[in-house]
Amino acid sequence: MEKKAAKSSARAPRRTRGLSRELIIQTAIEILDGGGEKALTLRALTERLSTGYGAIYHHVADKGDLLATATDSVITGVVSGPGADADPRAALRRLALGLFDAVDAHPWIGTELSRQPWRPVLLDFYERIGRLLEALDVPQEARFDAAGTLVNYVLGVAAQNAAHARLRAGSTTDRETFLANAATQWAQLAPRRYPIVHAAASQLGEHDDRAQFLVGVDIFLAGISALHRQTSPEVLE
Amino acid sequence: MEKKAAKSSARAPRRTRGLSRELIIQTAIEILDGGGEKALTLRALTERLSTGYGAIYHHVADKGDLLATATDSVITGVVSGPGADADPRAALRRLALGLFDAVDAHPWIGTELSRQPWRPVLLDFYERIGRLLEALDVPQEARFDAAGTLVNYVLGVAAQNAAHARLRAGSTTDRETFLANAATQWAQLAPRRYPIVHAAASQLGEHDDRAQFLVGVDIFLAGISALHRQTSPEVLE
DNA sequence: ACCTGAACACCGTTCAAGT
DNA sequence: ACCTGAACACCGTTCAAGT
Repeated sequence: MEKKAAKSSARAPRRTRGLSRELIIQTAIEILDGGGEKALTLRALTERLSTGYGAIYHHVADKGDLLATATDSVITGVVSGPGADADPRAALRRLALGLFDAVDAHPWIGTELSRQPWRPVLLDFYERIGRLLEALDVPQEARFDAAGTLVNYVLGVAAQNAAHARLRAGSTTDRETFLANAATQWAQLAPRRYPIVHAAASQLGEHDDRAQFLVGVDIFLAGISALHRQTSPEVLE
Repeated sequence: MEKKAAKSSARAPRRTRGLSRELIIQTAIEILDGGGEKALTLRALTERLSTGYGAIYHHVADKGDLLATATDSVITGVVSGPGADADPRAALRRLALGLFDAVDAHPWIGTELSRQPWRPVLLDFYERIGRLLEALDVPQEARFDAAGTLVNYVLGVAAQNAAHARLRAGSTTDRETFLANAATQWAQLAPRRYPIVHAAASQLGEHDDRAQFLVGVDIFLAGISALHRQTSPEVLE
């Protein structure tokens, strides 16, 4: 209640009258990065831009539009990222990792991508994956399903990362103690009923989300090659 | 708006005074199944149960607790589903498919599972997957990552299904016309820029979510065998 | 054309008061 | 112990009124 009075005298908004859709979206991204999805309210946005609601709704349809466009803005940089690798496998890993890192830097896009998985930006993503699968000689009929599988996996990880970020933002505990808590909690599970999870608890300490994500990508890549190999009957063992 | 007046006279609530946590959660599930996540408001719940807010908050911590417990209630039936198959692969497919079908029947759990992927019910899920991977001779070190990969994939699909259901609930168009619209939209994309997606448009008509999901599971299973077969990882970067 | 901000129609949640 | 429902503190969104 008292925080807005202080800022109006402290640093006057230089922007004289130039409100634009681009400025609104960039400001929304700043708020989202700073305080998470919960922090982006129309009220916070009007204060930050020192304007009224109508001004925002004049450039943006509604909050959904705002969230979607902000996500597009972040993702675009990833999809149109570095050029083609020599090895399609390496390119696929790089592409997936680019999205992973983007979600890691802006966890809120994980939620948004899961909410609207048919956005045009993801079409670009599909397209690039499809081409790389083509380069890997995945037959045309299987390409669509294979690309979808990989996208679903990436989006699943993205949503989980967003959930973890949300959880960590809620409590004051940092990442290390959070993992430690989970580990002790898992270790306390009945070993008879949860032998696997119980055994995994010890690994949780040195757990690396990014590395695990890459392992998953490699599993799918290996599976896709196997799938493609099946078309011509060829026994391997 | 007019539907609540009819029912109060049609069938009087037999429950004289027996409000319980279980009844609240089951009623919440009914509302969620009937009208989606948007339909579950505390107000709707009090009306349906013909009670006050305090009564509900006496049995349930908050709305998050309600949503989480409702999801648990639905998932529990899936995880403790049919017994062990002879073939671990078949068992894994069955387990994954069980979750897929549960999300298909109750799309709102897809959102909730993505929001809270560390729920105890998912630990049971992890445990069963881990044991089946063990049966498939996946080495102990790789088991944790492999199980995580599969869960992430399944959750990714779950979130997407929930998103699609939400989209379909919003508009009046049914599934067929929705797919047809998407197909024509994809077909209109510039073939030069989107050759893969453009080509995939024709396949969209006969698209089967459930079948595609299973293809993904099979890709994963094939990848697991390949992973397990190669003891030394390949060099990259 | 672009902006302002009071007002509206909702939320989830609380809490003094009842039985 | 269990329930009631007015009231509170928020939301996103609208819209008559200003420039």
